[in-house]
Amino acid sequence: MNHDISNYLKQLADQTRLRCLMLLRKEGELCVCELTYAMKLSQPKISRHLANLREANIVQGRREGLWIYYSLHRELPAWALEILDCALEAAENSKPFASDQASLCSMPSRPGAACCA
Amino acid sequence: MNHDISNYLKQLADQTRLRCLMLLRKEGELCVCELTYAMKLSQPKISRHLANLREANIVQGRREGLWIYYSLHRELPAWALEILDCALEAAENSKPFASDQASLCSMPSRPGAACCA
DNA sequence: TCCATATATTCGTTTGTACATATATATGGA
DNA sequence: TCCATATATATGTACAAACGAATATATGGA
Repeated sequence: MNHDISNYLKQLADQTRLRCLMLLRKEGELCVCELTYAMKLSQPKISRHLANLREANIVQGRREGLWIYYSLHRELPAWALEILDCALEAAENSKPFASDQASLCSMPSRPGAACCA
Repeated sequence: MNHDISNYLKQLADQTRLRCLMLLRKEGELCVCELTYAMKLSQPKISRHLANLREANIVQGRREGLWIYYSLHRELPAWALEILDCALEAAENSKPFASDQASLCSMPSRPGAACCA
């Protein structure tokens, strides 16, 4: 499942995609509307970046009714997860990332009904 | 020393810069001519990318006579080194990176007279 | 002072990619 | 069948960044 480091880093280099991936790493599974709400960005913008991540096999989607739940790809190699964890360590409490998490937690009637930690 | 994850990943997203950084991580210190020789790229191209890395405080240079020796910046945070190590784990034995290392080892009369492991 | 070597920078061009807006598709319920 | 909601894609534009080629700067030695 061709995961090469250069393409992976190119995907992470876009901040919108990095924010998505960091949220997914923490939350496990999120649908597009949750990501949109958390990051306060337009739905097409999120959707397009998710398409990039999907084509790169970094993320996978599963449909459930109207919603499509995204999560990190199950075959992501260990080094890819480690890099994400480094990113979390580096930025979890900083500008856009911390508030994404906070926004998500304050979202009313989330489809998966998951509760933040 | 403002090292933020987004800028860092943007720098790593360029393959030429990633190759430089992986070589520096393994070798400690290298001058521009060694990097140029190892990667078989033009000197201005390498120099330009090193300038980017310098401005991002990812790399530092030290002059010694005609040569400028580059190394990873001494204040690079731990997570930044970890990401580089993940990259090495992911790609050390793959296409461009493995041959960079091999080329470097076969370079005649290297200025620092360092010997490969 | 002149030359050779090592490294850095400038310039004009091109390519890649992110963007906003608009529109299309899919699902489930009335 | 029609509608509302969730998600995806198409289109045209704009901006950032990489590039090759040429040139500039710095250092040390003759």
